[in-house]
Amino acid sequence: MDRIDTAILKLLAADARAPVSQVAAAVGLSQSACTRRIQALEANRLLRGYGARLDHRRLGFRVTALVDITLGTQVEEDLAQFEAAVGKIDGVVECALVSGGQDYRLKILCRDLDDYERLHREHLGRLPGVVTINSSFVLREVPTRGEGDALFGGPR
Amino acid sequence: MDRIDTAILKLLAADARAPVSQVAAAVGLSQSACTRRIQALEANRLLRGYGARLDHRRLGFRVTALVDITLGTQVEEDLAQFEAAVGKIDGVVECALVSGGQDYRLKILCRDLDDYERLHREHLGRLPGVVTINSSFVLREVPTRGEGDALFGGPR
DNA sequence: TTTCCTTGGGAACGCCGATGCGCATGGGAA
DNA sequence: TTCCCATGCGCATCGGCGTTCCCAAGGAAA
Repeated sequence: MDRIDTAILKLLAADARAPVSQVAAAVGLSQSACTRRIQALEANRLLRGYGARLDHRRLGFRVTALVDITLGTQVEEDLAQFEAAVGKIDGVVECALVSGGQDYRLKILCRDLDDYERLHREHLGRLPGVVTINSSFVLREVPTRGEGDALFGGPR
Repeated sequence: MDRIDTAILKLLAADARAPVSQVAAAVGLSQSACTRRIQALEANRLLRGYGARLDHRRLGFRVTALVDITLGTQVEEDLAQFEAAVGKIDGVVECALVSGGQDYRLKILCRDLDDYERLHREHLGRLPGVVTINSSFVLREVPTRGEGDALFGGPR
């Protein structure tokens, strides 16, 4: 991991389908050297894959819910059971156990509020060990620096 | 947007660098037809781009902070000012205005707690209009269904 | 029925990415 | 200092992939 690797990751984070030749030119390497770097990054699992950026709203998913869930237990087995159940719910795109009270924070994508109500009733409410569920809805997404900038610094 | 388009988006969401020929075969189309579909999806902005999935931990960013910030104002101009300032902070990868009190929820990536303390002191604390800052730290990320499954349903 | 428009399939062309080889550089040991 | 090995790059090649033509088929409207 040197400056060149970080530059490659930054470029790929911004546009994963950019031609290797273009990335190579941007970082001052030949195509072959750049290809080998990328292969090494993938092998080392620093690069875990590539994904498409979808426009949820245009696809008809206009509701993003941020949900805080507290559990009535702290036993690891109960947490694992909860997590296994959460992992199977369609619409849950993120879930993390966080500090400050034993609770989870989820991000959920839904078509509309009715859809969320259904998901809340059929799935969230039936999760094992849940004590409280607190839902917030995203009113506006604020554009931020990309992941690449966050990790490796923005324009200097 | 029909069943084939959703299938294409789902596949690309899972692996954006999958060969078009492979995607085409999976959805039962020829390469050329599949390419045109993808181009149309990009033109319609349903597909906004492609990004690399980076492993933050392996890259040395072991702290993910989820930060709730409440503002002392609801005037749109103040919100805009706050948002503009937030958008320039390295490390902030997500920021959303949410319902339930006039507050923002951010996701921030840092190398360690010292790094977060610095960011908190130098940037978060100086954001305009801030009344309270509440930080939680991710202890464990729970594997969830991918974005594609969330939007288009998981395995039936 | 005729025409137009949409959408898919086939084939060719050009480009891109992967691999092997040779070479340069740098660090370690004798 | 000298030799050696490891690391990493560049060049060239080859196979494969993606893009883009063109044409055909099906459906809707006039």
